Amino acid sequence: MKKSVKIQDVAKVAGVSTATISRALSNPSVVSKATREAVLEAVKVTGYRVNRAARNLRTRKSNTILVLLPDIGNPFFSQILQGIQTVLSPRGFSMLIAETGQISAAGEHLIDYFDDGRADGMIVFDGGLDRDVARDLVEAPQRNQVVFACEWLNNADFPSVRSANRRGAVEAVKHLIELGHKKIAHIKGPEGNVLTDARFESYVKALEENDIPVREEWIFAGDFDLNSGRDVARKIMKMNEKPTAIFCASDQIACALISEFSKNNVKVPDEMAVIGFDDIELAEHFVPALTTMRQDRLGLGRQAAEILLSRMMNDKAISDSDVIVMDVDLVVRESTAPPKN
Amino acid sequence: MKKSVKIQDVAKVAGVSTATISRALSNPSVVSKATREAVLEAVKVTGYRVNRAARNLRTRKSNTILVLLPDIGNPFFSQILQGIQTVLSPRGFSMLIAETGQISAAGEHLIDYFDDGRADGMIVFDGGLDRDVARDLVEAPQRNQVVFACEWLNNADFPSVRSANRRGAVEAVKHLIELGHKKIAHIKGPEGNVLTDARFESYVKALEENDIPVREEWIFAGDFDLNSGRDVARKIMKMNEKPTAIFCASDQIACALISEFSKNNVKVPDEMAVIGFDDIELAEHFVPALTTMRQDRLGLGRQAAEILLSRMMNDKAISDSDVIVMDVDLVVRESTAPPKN
DNA sequence: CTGAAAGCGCTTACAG
DNA sequence: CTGAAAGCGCTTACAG
Repeated sequence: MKKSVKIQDVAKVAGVSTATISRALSNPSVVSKATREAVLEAVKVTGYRVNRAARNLRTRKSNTILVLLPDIGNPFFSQILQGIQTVLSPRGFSMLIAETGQISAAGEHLIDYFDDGRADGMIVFDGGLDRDVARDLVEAPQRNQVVFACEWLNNADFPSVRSANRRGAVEAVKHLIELGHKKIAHIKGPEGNVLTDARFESYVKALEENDIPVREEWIFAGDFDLNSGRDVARKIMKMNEKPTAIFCASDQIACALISEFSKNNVKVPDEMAVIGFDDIELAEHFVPALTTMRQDRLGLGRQAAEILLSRMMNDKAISDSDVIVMDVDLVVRESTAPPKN
Repeated sequence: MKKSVKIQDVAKVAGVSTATISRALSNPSVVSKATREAVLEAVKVTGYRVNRAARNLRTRKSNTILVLLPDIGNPFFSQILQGIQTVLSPRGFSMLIAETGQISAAGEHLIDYFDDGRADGMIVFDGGLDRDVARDLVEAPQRNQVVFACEWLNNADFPSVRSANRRGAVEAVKHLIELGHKKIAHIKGPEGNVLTDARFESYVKALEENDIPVREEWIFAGDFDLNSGRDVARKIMKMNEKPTAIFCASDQIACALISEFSKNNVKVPDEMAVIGFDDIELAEHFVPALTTMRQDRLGLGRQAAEILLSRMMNDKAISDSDVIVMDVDLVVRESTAPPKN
């Protein structure tokens, strides 16, 4: 077993200096063809691999991107991560994953990842970031190496990639209106979340634009998770005057809502039309198949990584912060239908 | 803005040597109380953070664990990752995520992560690892820093954490038998997968133990994904002699299967009982709620991380490789019932 | 309990 | 196009 080959060993085999080995590996065009080939051969023979810690120390780079998630356990992020990895991996960057809660639990701050050289850049999926965790990030010299995705920070203009939440929510509600619904409820996402607000406000807007009064009792506090769907279903079933359609802030809410309705023999879509948001993998296979607004999660991850990398390369100025809004598509399936008077 | 504080700066402020700073930080008990406090104060004042690359280079450790997934986009892994992170984070380890396909696409090998110092240990979730990607891993000096999880390698006894796939599959089939079913089909996972084999063999075993003949035509090739469920549903509906119950190798298969049945008015569970495997989040909220074998994904991730870390600390011998089998629970919900007539 | 000094394995001006 | 040499920022025997 070869024991930790170092650049010295390769230099000896190739008969050149370590400087040349280094150049041949990281900037091949700068050495002669003959040398390059000799070096590559020596690398192969010895099984040499550049020691990352040494390189990182010397270059002051980590070639690592931190991906900060509000909740690693949420399957919503799986495809997003894949999109990110798709971009990062071929460019030689590694993906480090962390959870907001764990950073604050450890008494750390996001900026520490820059300060101690663990990451060169970060993609943040948490717009509800603890003030303390985000401390100093806005004024930091590395603020150009930060991109928000899905969610965003309200009082700081970091570049960000997000879905067309407002247009999507308006379209979702309009879809219900066009089917003939006038009694349309909304189940919100978690309190204080930027997506919750964007989608809720758009729900209100869509109703108002169509001269449909907004009724407080049909606006339900929620969460993006499954449980809130079930809970709201129970509340609705107890109401005297029920809505005929429901716009849910997420597919998970919608699925759990429908599930509870089904258990209690409330027919979806006939007695109650339901539309979600996200188009999670299972939406298509749910019973009934879920009508929803599709978010391109793979593309979102890819875009976020792309924009981060390009910012890191170009070292763009702070001012021109990009906001990329990803298209969103209405996918009509089985969970929506006209109201049955 | 403080520009990259280094240990020298802290030493100056605290009025001690850099050696003492280093000790006070990584081995506090070895310095006097007074010094320790002075150092901590100086650290706070300066905002010092240990440069990871320098520390890693010096200690020849990365404090990073590679998590290798066959497919990052598969939501099945979300909670597992969370379980891993739960253990890693408080112990100061970072989690690096990679995908098997991307490693081989880059012409890399797993062992490279050790050789170039990117990782101190790894948790591998892919038992179908490319021979080339896994090359040299079995004989490597670092083989003690490798743990397999969920899946495992057949010809190498790495420590591994897995669910009780065989017992679980037997129980799942027995559940159907106890309900009175005799015509029981099986939809397999992907060809060549160790879980596929374990669950399939147990299906056969359970049938044989109960003197129920195994019928080739009711054994379907599949995949753990949604599509195979839909495809098999179509095949079954065309059969003259249909099974009355189906054991699916995954919940995703089961959901898509039921979905397709529902669309075609085949009633689950009355005309067709369906049991899955995994207990994904949505199983409970599916319509009908899915009967399944629950895998403790959070616990699995936690265990894998735990056992890896303890091996790394104790530097256990190669021979005593652990296999931890995690309990699995039958969760009876709405998708299974006795056969009608 | 503490300090001076070596060295981890690279990369990169600098000089030729 | 190539080499000699400095230095990235730590940690850790060694000595006291």
